[in-house]
Amino acid sequence: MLKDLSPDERKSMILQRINESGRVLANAVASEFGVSEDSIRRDLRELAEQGLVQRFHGGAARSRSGPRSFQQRARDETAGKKAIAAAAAARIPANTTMLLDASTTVLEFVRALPADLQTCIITGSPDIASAALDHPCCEVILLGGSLNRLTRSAIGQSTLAEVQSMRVDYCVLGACAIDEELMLRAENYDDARMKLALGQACNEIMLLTTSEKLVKQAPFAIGPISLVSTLVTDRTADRSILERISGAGVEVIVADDQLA
Amino acid sequence: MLKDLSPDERKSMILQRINESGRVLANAVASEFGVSEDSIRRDLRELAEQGLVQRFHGGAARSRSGPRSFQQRARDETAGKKAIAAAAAARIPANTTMLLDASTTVLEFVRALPADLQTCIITGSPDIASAALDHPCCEVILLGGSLNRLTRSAIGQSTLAEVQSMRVDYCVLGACAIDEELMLRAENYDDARMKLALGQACNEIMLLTTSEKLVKQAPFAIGPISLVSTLVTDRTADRSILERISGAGVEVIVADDQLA
DNA sequence: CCCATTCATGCAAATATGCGCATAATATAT
DNA sequence: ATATATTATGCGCATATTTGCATGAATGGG
Repeated sequence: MLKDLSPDERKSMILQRINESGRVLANAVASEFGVSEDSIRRDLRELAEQGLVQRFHGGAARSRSGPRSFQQRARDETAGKKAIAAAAAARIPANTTMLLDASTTVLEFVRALPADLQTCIITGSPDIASAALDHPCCEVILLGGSLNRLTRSAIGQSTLAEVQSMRVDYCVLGACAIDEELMLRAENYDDARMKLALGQACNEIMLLTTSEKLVKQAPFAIGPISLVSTLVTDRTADRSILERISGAGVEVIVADDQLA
Repeated sequence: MLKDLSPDERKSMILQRINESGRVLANAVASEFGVSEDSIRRDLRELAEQGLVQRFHGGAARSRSGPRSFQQRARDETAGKKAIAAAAAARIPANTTMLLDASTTVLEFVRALPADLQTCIITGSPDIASAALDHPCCEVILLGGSLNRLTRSAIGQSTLAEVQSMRVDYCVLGACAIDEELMLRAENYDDARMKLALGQACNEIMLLTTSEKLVKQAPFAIGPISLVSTLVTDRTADRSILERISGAGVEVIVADDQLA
């Protein structure tokens, strides 16, 4: 029997055990650490709230395939994202060519495109390309290059050059932060460069962003919000910031997640 | 008999079985998991309520509703594919650069790569690229170009040119038919061109193919089987054809799906 | 048309869980 | 160092979940 560990140490040991052997039983762990099952249950509850394990009656198991795959994470918090995606998808006319940024909101956007809409999608994200291929009428063009693990998309120098040689109708950006001075920002240098290149290669930029990104700082500037033609966000967004953005000449669309 | 699984684990295992083999019988599953048929029926009822399976008298089958996405289809009939994939993955040394063809067997191959294996994967398939990104130590390079709906990968002229400028260690091909004269063949002209280019860009070709493809006709020739260094297939393959292939100087590996 | 399975529902037993609360342990402030 | 605030723990009890069995209805084959 192991003894006198701090709650956090105990929790991380439990997590380690779950990740190693796949699953643990609450009563076994309780007797092993010399604490009551209640404490173990509390630990498991907290681990489950952080999405690190999956509870079941009697214990807990490794949450689906350790660190959840992107496809699974992409299904998180879809209420707001789906509403934004649906509102944006409804505004795309037929026979449009679009450059798509890599983000989970844009992924939802592709899934929300009407099945009979004829479009051409250009993207450096394999996840988005795969989703686009599931649509019957999409032509899909993949941007090549080395994939970045954070954005899960091609954002290197060669990809950038490829994008810079293009000129298309629409560009759909996601995952941008907007700071106090209404400047678009990104978490990653290459990502910022790529988003800027995507924006410059098109006539109209549509920006999809959940409200939590609306006033947020991020290291790398992309450009002023006025680059964007249309901003689509959800209804929990702060009214005053939306008015300032609207004042900068941006069409602002608030998606209603009730209708989703 | 599998033992003492939590209800949720049991349900997801049942769902997996249904998706892989198409259908299950309630009584068989019950005895396999060591629980009463009532519990299995309850599981099937819940899976059916979520639309994940379709029940029939005595068991349940894969739900045919809606067009299943590629990711889902890729999980069909995985018994043989998983075995082939595992056998092939075990033969890849560390720090290898590989060109990967687009096929569901190759997708399983990527999933079967050991988590700690350092590799560089080059592919024109977004599905395979996405799976490779879920591995911690893979560098992934995407081949750009227009995507073909049948192969779900980039196989156009520009992609071809890009591949022809490469020279790497391994190339992993899938979904080739082999005809009576031991000629590799493909269903699609561009696909055949691409497979040939992939093969010419590497030092060793590994071909993964389920036994049903072993003596089969297809319109477009790729080249003689002797191009291939290693063929991995499953144990239902016909012995005589394997001996002929082996006689052509190809290392033949028969994966045992029992061990999978 | 009959019969053997299979299915849904209700029920009871075993077990697991959540919550409140008192107490113990730890951290923080004075 | 002492007092106080914060947190962690264990126990009891009401509740929830899971499971297997019994009963009657439904299904499908011969």
